[in-house]
Amino acid sequence: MSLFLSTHINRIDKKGRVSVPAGFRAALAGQSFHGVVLIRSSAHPALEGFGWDMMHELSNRLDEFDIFSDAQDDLATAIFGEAVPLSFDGEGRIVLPVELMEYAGVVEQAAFVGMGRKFQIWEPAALKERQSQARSAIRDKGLTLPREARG
Amino acid sequence: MSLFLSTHINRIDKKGRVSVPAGFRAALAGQSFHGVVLIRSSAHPALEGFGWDMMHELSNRLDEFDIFSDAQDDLATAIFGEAVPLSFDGEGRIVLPVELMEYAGVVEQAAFVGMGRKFQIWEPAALKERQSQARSAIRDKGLTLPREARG
DNA sequence: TGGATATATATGGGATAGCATGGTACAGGA
DNA sequence: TCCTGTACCATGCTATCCCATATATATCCA
Repeated sequence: MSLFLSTHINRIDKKGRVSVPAGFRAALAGQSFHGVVLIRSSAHPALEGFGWDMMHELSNRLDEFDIFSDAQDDLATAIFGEAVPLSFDGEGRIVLPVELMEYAGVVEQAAFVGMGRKFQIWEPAALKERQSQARSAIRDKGLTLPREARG
Repeated sequence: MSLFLSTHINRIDKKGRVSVPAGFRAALAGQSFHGVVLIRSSAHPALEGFGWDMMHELSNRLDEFDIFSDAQDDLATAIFGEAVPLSFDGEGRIVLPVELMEYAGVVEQAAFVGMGRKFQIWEPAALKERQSQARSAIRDKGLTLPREARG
């Protein structure tokens, strides 16, 4: 499989380590970098996560901009400057940096939410609230999925 | 891995030495020149940094301009004329020349900001401001990374 | 079908190596 | 000879590796 699916809640030990769900690790198998990349979510008190190949893709897109241009600079600062690569240990765990833990408000448990090509990490209680919020947004606005994304 | 990612703040000792983050050094591994190239940022009180091979790419991009044109001349002067190659010592440190330290306003700490294929060096407090500025620029201008890479 | 065994996942703790940092010795140039 | 810059050596801390254990799931055999 190569998509991040479903939600897993794992414990954070006193070293800040947390197991990445086995299914997520399977989705990342075969990548050059054995780990994940995390970045603060701009919209939520949560962390966005994906594999190294995604960073490569973002880098390629960034190369389309003129080097030293304002747009290139803004995007690179906000995206690459804030992205944190975290490699797996032998047991498939990562160590969450304290700044990221504080940003997401996680303390002793982290909820991994599969979102297809990416995933998010939430404080479990905050996630519950977010989920009901998302459900009602879909209902109220009548949101649906478009036919297919190009590319 | 071969991309500069995330932000590291390192101390500058009284000799002007500062450790290049281990992850950045890893991104530079395998290059012929064992060190980095720094130039003054034209847009910010900061320094632009990259590996030696990037100089070749800059050279190629510069070839897009008419040689002997004013633009080519200006850019070549600013980029190649001002570029400072700094080699690593045995511990992966570089010595920042005082002119560059003054230009970036760094004194006892330097923030290394990963930006994909290049990085920047900032005075930590100035960087914080720059980061929030970049975030709001992205929000206000609706900047995104284009989905499809144009050849 | 049910129980027992094997495999994989999640979790915990201790040992070790790498990194960031500081200092000293040496060499080359003024 | 002095001074500046470079190479080498030393150290504390932190992160990474490695081993151990519990729980859950899957498999196998009676």
